[in-house]
Amino acid sequence: MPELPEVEIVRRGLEPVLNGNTIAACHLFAPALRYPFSANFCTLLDGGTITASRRRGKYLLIDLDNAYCLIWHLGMSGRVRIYRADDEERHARIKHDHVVFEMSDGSVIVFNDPRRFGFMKLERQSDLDASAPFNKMGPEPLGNSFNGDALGAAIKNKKTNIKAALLDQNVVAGVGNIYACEALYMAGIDPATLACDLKKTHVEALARAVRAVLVKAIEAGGSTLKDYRQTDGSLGYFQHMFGVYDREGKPCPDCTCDVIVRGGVQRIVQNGRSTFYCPVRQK
DNA sequence: AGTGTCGCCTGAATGC
DNA sequence: TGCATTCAGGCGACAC
Repeated sequence: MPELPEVEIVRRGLEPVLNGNTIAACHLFAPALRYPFSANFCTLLDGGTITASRRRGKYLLIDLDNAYCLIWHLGMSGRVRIYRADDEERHARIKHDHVVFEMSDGSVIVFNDPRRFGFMKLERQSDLDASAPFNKMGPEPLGNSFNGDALGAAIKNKKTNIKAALLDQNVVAGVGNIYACEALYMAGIDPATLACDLKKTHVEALARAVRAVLVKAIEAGGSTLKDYRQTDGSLGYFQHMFGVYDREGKPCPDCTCDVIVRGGVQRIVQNGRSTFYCPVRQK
């Protein structure tokens, strides 16, 4: 799923049915997703009014007026559907619908997650910043505190490759496999370079590229490979703008070489994850 | 402490 | 056609 841009698009879709609205009824159709639901999960949500909805990294955070925050992660395959109050389909459940929120205005929010790698848990708002995973999480890449200096400080002692370092949520929040590949391509950096060995100019270019690729992906409605959808069911479009991701053997956008001879975009495995890159433009 | 590997789960794509 | 295998956006437990 969902990396930062996809979660942000979902957050924007949820905003109009959340803010100021009340959860009239919470329904669970599975005892657990990634983790078991706590025994008082629905009790704490039923009747709760939403006071704020935010995103931190790949997490949705929904504050309630009872001092709790719903921490919601979409995992790899999580989808959110929103039915409006006047939509007659809104009570039709489909396979892998695990959580349903009936809202006081008649709208319905459904969490569908075939692989069940997603989760929901409740935490006191006052404990949120001090608790995992937020207590060690890196800066928001689209926020003011993320720049070349911040990225440089976070990776200067890292002895792993820069691709794996970008996937570390404690370095920068919200970057996953797709956008790590794309940002490295955009910055012209070999993904195998050790993070601690990156030159300052490369670190600065990478910070700019991370920000730029995420902004572009949000503008395009995210990337739909298999599972991801916007909350109204529509697809993302950023997958059509990939430079390297899932493009093994194809030319990269800036390609000037003979793909037959050079082989085009390469796929390698780093730390158990696929990395796509252009050996000509990323050195 | 930091880093790398594995498993969680289902479904789609691929290979035989 | 059908069955087995492989792989997928993430995360955390674990071993080293």
